[in-house]
Amino acid sequence: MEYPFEKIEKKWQNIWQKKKIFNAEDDTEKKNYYVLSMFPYPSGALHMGHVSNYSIADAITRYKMMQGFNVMQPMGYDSFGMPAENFAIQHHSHPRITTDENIKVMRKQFDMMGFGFDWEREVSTCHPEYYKWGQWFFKRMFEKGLAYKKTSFQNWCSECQTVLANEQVENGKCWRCESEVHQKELEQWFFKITEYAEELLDFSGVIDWPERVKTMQTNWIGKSQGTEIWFKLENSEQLIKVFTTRPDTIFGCTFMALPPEHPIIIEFLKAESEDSKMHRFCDKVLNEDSITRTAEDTIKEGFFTGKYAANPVNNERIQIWITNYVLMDYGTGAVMAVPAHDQRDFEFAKKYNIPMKLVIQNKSGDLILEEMADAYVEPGFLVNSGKFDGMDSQKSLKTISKWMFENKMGKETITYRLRDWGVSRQRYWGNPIPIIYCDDCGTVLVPDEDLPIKLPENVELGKTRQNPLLSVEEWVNVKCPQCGKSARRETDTMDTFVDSSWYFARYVDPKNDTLPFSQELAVKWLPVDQYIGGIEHAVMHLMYARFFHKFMRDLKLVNSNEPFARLLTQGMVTKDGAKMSKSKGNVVDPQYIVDRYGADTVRVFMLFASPPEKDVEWSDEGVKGAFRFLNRIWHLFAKNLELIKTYKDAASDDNKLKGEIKKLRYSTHFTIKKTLNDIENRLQFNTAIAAVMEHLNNVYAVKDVEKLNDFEKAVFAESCVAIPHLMYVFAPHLSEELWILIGNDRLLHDSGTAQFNEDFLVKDKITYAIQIMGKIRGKIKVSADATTEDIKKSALEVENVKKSIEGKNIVKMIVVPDKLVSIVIK
RNA sequence: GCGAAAGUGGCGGAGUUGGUAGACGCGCUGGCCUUAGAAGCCAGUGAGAGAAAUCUCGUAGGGGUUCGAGUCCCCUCUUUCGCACCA
Repeated sequence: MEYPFEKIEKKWQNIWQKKKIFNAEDDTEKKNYYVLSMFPYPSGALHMGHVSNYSIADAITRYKMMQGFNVMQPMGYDSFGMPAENFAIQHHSHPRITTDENIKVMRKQFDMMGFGFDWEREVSTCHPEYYKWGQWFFKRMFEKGLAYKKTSFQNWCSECQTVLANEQVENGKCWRCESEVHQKELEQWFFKITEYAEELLDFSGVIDWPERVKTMQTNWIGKSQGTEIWFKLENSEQLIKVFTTRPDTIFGCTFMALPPEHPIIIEFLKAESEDSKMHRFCDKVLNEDSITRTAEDTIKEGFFTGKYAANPVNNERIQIWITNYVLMDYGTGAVMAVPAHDQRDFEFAKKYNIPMKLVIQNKSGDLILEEMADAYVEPGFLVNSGKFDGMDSQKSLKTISKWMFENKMGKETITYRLRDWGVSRQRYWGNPIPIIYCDDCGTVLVPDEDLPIKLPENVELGKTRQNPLLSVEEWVNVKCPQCGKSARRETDTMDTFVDSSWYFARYVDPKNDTLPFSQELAVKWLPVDQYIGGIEHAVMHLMYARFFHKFMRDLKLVNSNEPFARLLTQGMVTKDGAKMSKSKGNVVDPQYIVDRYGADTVRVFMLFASPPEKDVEWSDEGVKGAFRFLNRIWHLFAKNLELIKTYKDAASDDNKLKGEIKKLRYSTHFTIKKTLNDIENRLQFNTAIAAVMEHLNNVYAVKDVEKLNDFEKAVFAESCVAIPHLMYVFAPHLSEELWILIGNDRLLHDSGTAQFNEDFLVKDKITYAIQIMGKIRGKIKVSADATTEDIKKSALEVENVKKSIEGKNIVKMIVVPDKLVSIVIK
């Protein structure tokens, strides 16, 4: 018979809600603990990825509550963004309506799962009470010079008159109208995240983050030490600055590679006719979308401008080329090409017959330029480099940089791959940027008292593909806050990453209407103790949030350096080896599974199927297995309820216990220790659950419970009681029900963690494996107090061991305490 | 292409510091129960050889370090995630 999960789950969800046990207090004697899962985009129904994420977070939440912490686990919705806008267009509705509908459905499903969220702290980024503060932050950024406007190139579809995301560009064509996408220079708002580059490289403020996330962020920031070298344009006083990490190769520079966006190229173009070859080449490169441009397997192409610059170190003439492989955003946007010592330059020079010059010779001195099939990129000693000839190339880096600086040819500099964060979006469903453009006053901030700038509701979406805000005249036309004359609003909205960069802080004070949140509460709760979310956010979201947190610290809103102390990056839910997605048709609906087996079963399956940071492979049979396990627990209690009730508080510490009952007590205490350690120190829930399963098997192995004596019954009762006590964090409804059935009157979250007695874990015999030349040849059981000599002696007495070492000399014997004996023979 | 990670039975996975590979679950096989099935309970289950004791092989592939390697090092292959307007 199946246990009545439906009744039990509803019952406990109601009790938890009524008792408000998940509503965190701001003022309490208890220590605070903040558990946070990445908030979802409200897509309408929970999917398995959510269920997995929140099952992990909920287990941690409940565990910390048992430990006596005042735990806050809030939840909200990342509800702005392109998908909501597209969804509304498709359904001929308004994102405000569809989003609210979706949130209602999700909320119901959160409740059905029994997750312990503090709903009094709920936030939704598309609500004016929330996005007001995003505007407020934008203003503070602007005031500190951290928000600024510059032109940059964007994927542009002229048919739709709109900017396209990279994912909306398919093979260089617009996903909607299939017309060619080209790069258009547009004015965009940026946040100066590069200002914090150095600080973002420092992870000393976090307690426990996966190494790989730190590495990915470090690589993304891409700090590199190098030299800026100043080349003079021929017949001009103009300087072209290049950035290089290899100033040692400066004497080998034979040409210069620039992107078409480079200011000097734009200047060259002005002198050319519109249909000149140079114009056509630039247009072609610019029309490649940014993915193609940055991919390194793109075929390198170039166009010689016919212009030259002078190499400052020896005044040699350097050809100036326009290329498709140099990025305007990195370094100075110009590259000095040294074909003999850089593979990309080498290939390019071969293709276009550009001269090469060998300036680094290898140790044996046998490099011949004409015979080289590849660039020589290794260190060596300098040749053809004037007074630096013969110098070790690596040592020369500093020397040459210094010499160049002294002679006004360049300077040492640090460059980052990290670019400033472009936050402008030409879309409706986002947070309006609080800027007004006035003909007289220029760019003016909207005064704080006018915030929030609410999104106009009466827009027709989908009529044009342009930003719908452009056509809402009554919204766009405003009076200038400074001079009162007619002015226009900024119609760009902010990247939704802005909304998700500070939401964790809003939860501490979600209803504050004078500030984003109070400093007092932020200090109490931040940083988030445990953050849980997908690995796909390893770089962008997590880095933007770190940047925002440091910015909020500089505003004196928070007093910590990092937003998230511990980070757990959970894997995806897959089925048939692929991520669940509608297009693959391998989606399993949590609702269906909960209806059939209950929320506890789904949670247990999710947590048992793999460790949290790895992907979870969905398995219908596996779910049944989890359900079977919970049923076994239920039936154990149903059968022995009276006995457990009677004996649960009786003494079980009789030292004369023997046989299977002694083993059972060992199992109970060992399981408690192992499970708590797996949860607390390793966040490894799959092995924790496995340990409880194993223990349950041990309990089931005890037959004729009624025939046991009182002490033994107490041991048996104890072994049963441990199960709901440990399972509470994974299967809270079932555990809570059993806990109350056996006569406890405090709920489990308030009952402390299970306790174990170290005395019951002492073994009197220890098994040693015997290895000969690394192969297991036998096993011995020795008493726990045996000396190393005793162990060696008994190892050599084993028949099979004797046979293996016959006629050989024992060279060495190694005894690894509590594990094995290794014998080396010759 | 660049950056990051992963690869262990038929399947999901365990193996925490280099120390008995395969815990636990699924599946499969057999038994009990049942008129039968389902459910449940009990047992077996990496491959190969052998009557057995036991032996050989085995953690993507190849090499190395070590008394001992799934674990450490080098190379190769495959898969997954991210690459700045998806969130």
